[in-house]
Amino acid sequence: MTSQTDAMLASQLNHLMEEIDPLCIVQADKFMCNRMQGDKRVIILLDVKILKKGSDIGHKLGNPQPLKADGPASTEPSVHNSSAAIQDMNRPAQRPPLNPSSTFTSGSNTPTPTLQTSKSFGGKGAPTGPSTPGTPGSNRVHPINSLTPYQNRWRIRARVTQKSSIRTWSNSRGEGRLFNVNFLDESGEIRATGFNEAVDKFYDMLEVNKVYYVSKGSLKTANKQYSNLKNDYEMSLNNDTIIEPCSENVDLPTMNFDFVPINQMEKHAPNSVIDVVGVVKVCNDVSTVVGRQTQKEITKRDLQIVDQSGVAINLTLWGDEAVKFNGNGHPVIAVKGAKLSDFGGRSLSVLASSQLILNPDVREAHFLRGWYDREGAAMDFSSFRGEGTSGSGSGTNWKIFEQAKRENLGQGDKPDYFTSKATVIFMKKDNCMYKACPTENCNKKMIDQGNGMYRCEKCQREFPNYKWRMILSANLADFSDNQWITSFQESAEAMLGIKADDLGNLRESNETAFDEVFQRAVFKQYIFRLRAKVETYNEENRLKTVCMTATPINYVEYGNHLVEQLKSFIH
DNA sequence: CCCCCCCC
Repeated sequence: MTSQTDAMLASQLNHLMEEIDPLCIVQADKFMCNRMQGDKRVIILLDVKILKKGSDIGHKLGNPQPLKADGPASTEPSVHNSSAAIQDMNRPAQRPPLNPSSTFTSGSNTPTPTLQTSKSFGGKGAPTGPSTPGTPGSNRVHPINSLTPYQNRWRIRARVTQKSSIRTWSNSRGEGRLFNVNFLDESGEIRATGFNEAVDKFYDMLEVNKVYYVSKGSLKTANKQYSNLKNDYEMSLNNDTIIEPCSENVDLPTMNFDFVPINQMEKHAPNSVIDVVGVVKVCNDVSTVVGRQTQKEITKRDLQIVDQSGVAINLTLWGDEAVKFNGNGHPVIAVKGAKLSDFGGRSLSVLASSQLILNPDVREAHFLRGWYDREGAAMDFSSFRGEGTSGSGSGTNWKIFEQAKRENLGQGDKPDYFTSKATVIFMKKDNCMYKACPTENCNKKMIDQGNGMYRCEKCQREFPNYKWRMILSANLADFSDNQWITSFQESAEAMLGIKADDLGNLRESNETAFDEVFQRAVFKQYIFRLRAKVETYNEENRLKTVCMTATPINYVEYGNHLVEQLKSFIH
């Protein structure tokens, strides 16, 4: 007789979703069986081998009946291993060496540590951990990567690798306090958040690098936007949660990185969170900027970091971390949870939630140290947007105009930058230039005093001379749509093929020649770097698209971009 | 239940 029951893939097996088709035959090498309400059982598959595709089988095997609860069903979920795995676990007390290649994964090609070889996770017949009060009937330790929202009878033993400060929030849904910690064991990691009372209960108790037993947290789907921890779930620490320090000496990893090589940064979406390790090639002095929203002054420090991929990327440190940072001697820097942005092609920013470690004791860092001292220091590095090629590098945020509109670029708080290949179809030559204050960096339009003098209200001065500045409205078109843009000095000069001063002189002296400049400039194609942002004029919101640069098309580069796009369609 | 992390 054949039976049937429900099973779920553990989230770390999500990649199998496409391979497992209806009617396919699998071998469950490791699984947990949970009893849900009533007698319903759900198997969570932790390790599965696909033996035969369903498409090759084409029919059900036998006449399966729903599995009935038989015998004294355990209310405890437990991890089951295939016989092979159990034999493995019963070998004389052994523990896998925590070799760097399994503890510190680099990219996705390195195998992650598996559970079978670790005695920490008691399967059937495996040694169990010490009994812990507060977890009635269970002294089992569950691997973090087996946690799901679908069953809450678990207990993990994990190291705190990171703890945030206590933050407060206040919004329309309420206010409160919270903190975050990251837990790590051999199987994986999970982010946990303690709200309000949990802050009082657990904040002081949880210390970075110490090991704890945790049970009865609630699990929910993680928002990947804010963390790159390898877990589809996050934990909330609540009133029922039990956390106890683990007094035994356990050999849990202390760090877990998933480093993205610098030349791979453009494969990751802007605003995602990633781990990076590199050598500090350039350590700039601290500087201050004024926050656009807060109008407050913020201290920052820009680093340029490099790795053996031959690419350099900017990494920005903020506040105290920026002030205290010492970049002497080109240290290796590792950041867990840095924010990737598309500024300058790609750049990185250290967040409050990031973990920043100088000269970490991990394989990649030792490798980088040796590499840099041997050859890296003398190498030339490319950056995401090389000098002079403004906007056509591989990290560019390419959009067609239809797409820029469809994606509502510029509607957010921050401007959106994008790059398009387009044709100039119209330029407004009226009011395209003005007489500006000659003071350096003051481009204020001056008032003609009618007596040969011009007045700048900003500088509160009169001048006999002026400089020509351009503010050019143009309509661009690509195959999908058209777009009005505003182009200032340099980009307008590039589009018109003439310096503003020369054009201004033409306007005053030779109107025909002036008109011809515009006639010649129309229907030319460029790579445009554009900045879209909603701005408010007279209480009216208008989307303004400013042209940052207009660059003649480098057809080799543009062709490569198209090839890359085509490749992405094939996937 | 947060999720702001700043500037070019």
